[in-house]
Amino acid sequence: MDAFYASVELLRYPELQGLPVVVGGRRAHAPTLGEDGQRRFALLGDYSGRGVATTATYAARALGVHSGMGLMKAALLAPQAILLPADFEAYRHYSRLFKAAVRDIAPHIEDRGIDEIYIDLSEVPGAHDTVGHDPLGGVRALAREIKSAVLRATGLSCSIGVTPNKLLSKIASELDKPNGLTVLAAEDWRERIWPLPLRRINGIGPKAGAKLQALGLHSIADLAAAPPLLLRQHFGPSYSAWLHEAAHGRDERPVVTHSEPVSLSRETTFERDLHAQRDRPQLSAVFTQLCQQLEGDLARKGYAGRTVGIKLRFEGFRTVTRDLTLREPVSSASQIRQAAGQCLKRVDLSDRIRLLGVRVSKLCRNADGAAQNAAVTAAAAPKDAAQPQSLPLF
DNA sequence: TCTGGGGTCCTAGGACCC
DNA sequence: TCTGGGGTCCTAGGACCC
Repeated sequence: MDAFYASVELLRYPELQGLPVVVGGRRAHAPTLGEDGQRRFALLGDYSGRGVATTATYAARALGVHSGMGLMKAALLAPQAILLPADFEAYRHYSRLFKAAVRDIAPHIEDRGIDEIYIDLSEVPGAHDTVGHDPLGGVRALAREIKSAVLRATGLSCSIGVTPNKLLSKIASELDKPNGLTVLAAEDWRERIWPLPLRRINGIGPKAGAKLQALGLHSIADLAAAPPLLLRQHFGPSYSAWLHEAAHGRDERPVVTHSEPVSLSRETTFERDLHAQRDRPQLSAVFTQLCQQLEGDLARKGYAGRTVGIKLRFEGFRTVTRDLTLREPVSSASQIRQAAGQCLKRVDLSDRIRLLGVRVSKLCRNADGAAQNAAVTAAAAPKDAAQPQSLPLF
């Protein structure tokens, strides 16, 4: 989907069409209705805090604002841009709508988060048709049909890349954004893909990108021509082999239509760094709240988990995790809080804390977990009673 | 101007077992 | 008395993605 969160906001506030709009930050700057009945929007230039831009409209991108950028930095680049808080409820709604619209045409789809999917067109009727002299006319027509179905269902545009595999399709989908359609045949993808910077490959991030750059490799063509031995010397055996395959456009991964979650987590960044002792009441309250949110998430999705973990980010961005695997899966806030409290004891809390998170993993469906949980709760009860003395910090 | 929140996967060391 | 080989599970950290 094109600039998904921002585009959903434009459906709600059509008067912002064409303006630089940034989505991010917290609730506080939601638009208000003035006495004249006119909506009042917050300006990016007035923002202060630790938020990042989750999405920017193309007008805002033209000013240099990109997703992931700190809002304080974005405010310097585009002070007059409109700032809207993220409304995930709304985005999930439109996500369901667009996926349902695609599924009606091509049922074989893989979820890649809220605004992205892979579609296997190979078994969709008409996919292999030749139209006129275009051997890819069939898939081209299908892609157009999908785009218009998505537009009808949501009022939103998307960009599609059609190629022989997921790796190439992901790159191709971004070649003609927004509202793009790029179809690449097996014979001629190199022409379009090889000149691109190697960071466009999904799986080459900031670290690997910088390392490859330092080796004098900039484009995907450079990477394709790099001696495998050179790659092996700087990356692990499996990553270097993958780099080589990716640069040659080879990718055998299937479109996976169903997957079970591996972990569920909740975390929060504080507006100011907190100290374990001085800010103990606040930390303790947030800690409990995260566990309660997790309990809700687990219950809604029907899971329990055997491993409970915490994440702390300190001033200076140093991040630490601890986890604890239990004999039986847990799902209640009090059980999670108890185990997470054990993890917390293993962390040196002298530095100030920027972020606190709680995670549950080694998930199992709750159907059989539910009965066990009753027993675990009963067994854990005496320990809970002893908790106040054994929890020295928060 | 410091850098959100929710995820997945990989690596590597150590414990423990046969 | 200086030390095999294979397997699984747990833990911590890090890269990467949306």
